[in-house]
Amino acid sequence: MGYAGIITENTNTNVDRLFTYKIPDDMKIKEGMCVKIPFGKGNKIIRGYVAEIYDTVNIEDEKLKYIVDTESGEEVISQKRMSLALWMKNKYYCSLSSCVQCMLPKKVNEKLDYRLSLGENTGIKVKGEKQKQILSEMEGKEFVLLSTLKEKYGNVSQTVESLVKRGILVKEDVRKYRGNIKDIVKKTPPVPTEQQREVLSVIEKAIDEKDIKPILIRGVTGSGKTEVYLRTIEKIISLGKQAVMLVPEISLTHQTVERFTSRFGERVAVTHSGLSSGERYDQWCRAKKGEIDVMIGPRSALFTPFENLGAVIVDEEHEHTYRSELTPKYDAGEVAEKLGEIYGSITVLGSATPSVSTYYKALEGEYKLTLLTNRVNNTYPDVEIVDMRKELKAGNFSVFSSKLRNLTQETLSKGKQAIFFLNRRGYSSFVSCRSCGFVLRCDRCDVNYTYHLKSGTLSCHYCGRNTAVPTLCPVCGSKYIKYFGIGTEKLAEETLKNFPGCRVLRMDTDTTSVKGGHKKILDAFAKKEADILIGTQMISKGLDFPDVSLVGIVAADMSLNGGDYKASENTFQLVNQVAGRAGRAEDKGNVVIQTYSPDNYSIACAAKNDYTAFYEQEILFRKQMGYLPFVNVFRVLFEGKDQSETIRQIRRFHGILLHYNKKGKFSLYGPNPCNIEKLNNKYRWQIIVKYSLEENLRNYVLYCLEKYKEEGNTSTCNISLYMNPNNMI
DNA sequence: AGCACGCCGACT
DNA sequence: GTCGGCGTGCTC
Repeated sequence: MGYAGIITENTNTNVDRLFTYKIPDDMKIKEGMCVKIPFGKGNKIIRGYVAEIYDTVNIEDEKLKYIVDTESGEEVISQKRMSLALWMKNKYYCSLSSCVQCMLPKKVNEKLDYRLSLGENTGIKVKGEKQKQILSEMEGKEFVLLSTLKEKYGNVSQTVESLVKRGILVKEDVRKYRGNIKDIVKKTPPVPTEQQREVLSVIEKAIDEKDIKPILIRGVTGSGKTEVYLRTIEKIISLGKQAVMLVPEISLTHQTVERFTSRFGERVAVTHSGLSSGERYDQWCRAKKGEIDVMIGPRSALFTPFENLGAVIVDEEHEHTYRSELTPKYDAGEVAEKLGEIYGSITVLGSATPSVSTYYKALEGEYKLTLLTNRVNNTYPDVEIVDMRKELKAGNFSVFSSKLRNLTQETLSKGKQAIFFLNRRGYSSFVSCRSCGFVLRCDRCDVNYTYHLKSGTLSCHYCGRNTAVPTLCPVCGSKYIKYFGIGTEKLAEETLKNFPGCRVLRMDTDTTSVKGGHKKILDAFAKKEADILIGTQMISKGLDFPDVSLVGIVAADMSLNGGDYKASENTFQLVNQVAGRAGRAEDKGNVVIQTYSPDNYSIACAAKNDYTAFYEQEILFRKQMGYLPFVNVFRVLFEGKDQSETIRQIRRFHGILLHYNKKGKFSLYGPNPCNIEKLNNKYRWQIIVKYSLEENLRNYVLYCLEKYKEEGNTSTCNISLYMNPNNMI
């Protein structure tokens, strides 16, 4: 008799361990198989995944139950992927079940649907009343779903079939329609430039020598990173291996996909959030069967079941979307590196503006650094920084500087287009003096104060300090202390007011929440149905409009004052990217950066397109202030319905943290209320723990958390953990 | 998370 | 006497 160690599906973290089951003699069980098992007192049949198989176990036999059935004869998750799941559980302190689940496509229990459109024989007369009804439904529509007809008229399958038979209607499988890549046009690849060849030789050498040290390509926009990726993948395929190409969802445009399909044809598959679970499942199966060699997609594409993985490429490496905010809270770059260890695959990271931590690793020799410094078509727009303090002094209280106003008018009169970028991230604004530009900040943390709505005070969420909003500027004594906060909506209004008759499109979360809203706005702008596009981050990357000759960054400081240690990095990356939207064709283009802090290095360096200068400044700041890559920040968040109980619980946990930190090795901050103390009727308090080594920091906090759970009632609070969080909302 | 066990107050 | 309240504790 054999035994199996099984991961139970959809169970609580309290039961997040392997459970041993007996394998019936007539059942063939392999590691990685999905099985059905009786669980708990009620012997409820749940799904489980076989992680280990043993010959003997030292548990009393009467305690053990039998596996009742197998889900399919085959393993759904390979041993290598299973080991990845175990690693993820430890690294991202989440349940095994959730790790396994993110590697498997969602169950496909959706019904097949068909899209019906008019066929060639539309002219033919019909007899029956039902058929007439159906045809009248088709009027003026490109297609109608069979399911919609069924909802309206009951089961009309027979009627539809007869119409299809006579060529009046055409029936198409919806899944096939949406999943397929159409019109594959093979193109001759361009000859690589000298620099591209150099980078490629580094990558090829790594592949040949099975050197899995990640390779960072720092390549300015338009320097031809994609061509390097394509040739890397070509090499991988020629070795009989597969590759994963990660892109931020937002840059997953038709053009990107086309470049890959034109090179690799049907051996490429694409995943993105627009696919149905059925389509996802199909692609997962295709990869498992070995029908494809390349998967392009957002971070989840990492879990494509390629068993001969040769490379993972992470484009726009610095993008925050590579970090999952849902359980498991994995980092795609880290997982790619781990896959390299497991499969011997190489990891290639690419960005024009690498994250400071990544670049640090590259300089320290932990990653290999390669550079692409020349643009393929040598243009960079004219960038000008406008000091908005001077505009104020000159009596201009508008959101538009005279420079931006003039250039906009010029652009409009030439029939060209403009983009206005206004970043409004986060919930709370920052507070600054409109006369001298001074931003109120906490001197203990060197982090900007954020305005706390509830108490009406300025608060630093790193150390918890609270102060009143001063009535006069502490630097220049002016009374022009204002909450800085103009959103895209107001900007659109102002634009219409200032440039009468111009056509404005606004693109932000509010205007794109409708399905396909994204594409609609961009298509309209591409068709020149509008003169000015106003938007948030979502217009900062990937867009390529030849007629855009002006980019206005309305308030470059906005992300600078978000109360986040990554503020400078984010600002640099954003400004640099947005500037790259101008002058993509022959026209050189203009960029106007409006700011209250023109001397800030992240803005100045972005304007000059100087990454190195920015990095050198930023790394000093990080070292001085104790942030990544030198110090890791662990956030422990307590959420509870009752305020005093939440505070009581987090204080109890804080006591345990103190107890096991006798030598003061770990720096503790808090407990403090979060930036938004009450959210969804829950009170939120947090403790920040800092330490240089990530693993020790995690072990310390998790150990204390275990002790906390052992010692008392914990059910009143929900606890969340974040290693180096992207935000502290 | 479920689900059962278990030990106290209100009802037939 | 018994029905059911939800506190506690376990799940191979």
